[in-house]
Amino acid sequence: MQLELAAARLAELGHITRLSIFRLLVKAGQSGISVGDIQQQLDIPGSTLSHHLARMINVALVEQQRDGRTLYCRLKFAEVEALLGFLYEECCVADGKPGWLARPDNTCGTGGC
Amino acid sequence: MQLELAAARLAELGHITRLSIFRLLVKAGQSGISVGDIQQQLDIPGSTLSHHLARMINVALVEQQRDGRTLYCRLKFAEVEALLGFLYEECCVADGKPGWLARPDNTCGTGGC
DNA sequence: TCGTTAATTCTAGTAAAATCGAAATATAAA
DNA sequence: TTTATATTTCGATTTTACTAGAATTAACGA
Repeated sequence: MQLELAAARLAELGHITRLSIFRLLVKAGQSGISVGDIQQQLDIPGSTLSHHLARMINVALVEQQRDGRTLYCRLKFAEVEALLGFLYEECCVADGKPGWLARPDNTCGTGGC
Repeated sequence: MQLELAAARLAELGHITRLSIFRLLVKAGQSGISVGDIQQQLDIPGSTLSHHLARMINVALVEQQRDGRTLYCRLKFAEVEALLGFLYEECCVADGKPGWLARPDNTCGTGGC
């Protein structure tokens, strides 16, 4: 992933409301969660929520799918993983040995990077 | 980590200049890199660089240590790891089986979460 | 002490983001 | 076709962030 895209995505996650949305979407998994459900759980005005969702969609972290009157939001998990992967780049020294930034489960250097 | 802190840290990483600084700091490891070296590599005005470093220090992603006239910057790796760990929270379903957000090396569900 | 290097703080102008009420759109149900 | 529900778009206001020149602080060497 290029730097600009990674920065744009991190900036979107770097807001309390949007990070809360992110967590709800992680929990919801592939089936997603409706805009209304998110609104109810976060207790914010619809227009504000729409604004934040639009931003997350704009950087391809989220996608929506309509079912009747209800819009379901789903996290684009592959894109999230690509973003997290970007942060671990350069974490290992040149010869493949673990560097200073360990992956969550300490498998850095075992072939993962 | 609490939501507010995670959001604040992600917001700081969500800027091209600061994400570039982050990458230099990951590469530099524990020994760190001087402000001057960062400035030279990014080719930006000193006051702008200072501003961005101050923000990263403010959310405890970076620390500085003076050696004579030179200030060395080091990433607070443990804090970075805590932040990344936060993003994986809720990624696994209740019984410990892998969820929809896989850790970079696909070890989700093997005890890591 | 004086000059030099390294980096920060101050200040101000510009740009971007956040918020949310009101109006508009889309879909379904009565 | 009218009404209700779900969600977005518009518009206006307020807040926050970015940028960089100029002045300042810190440390060293002559």
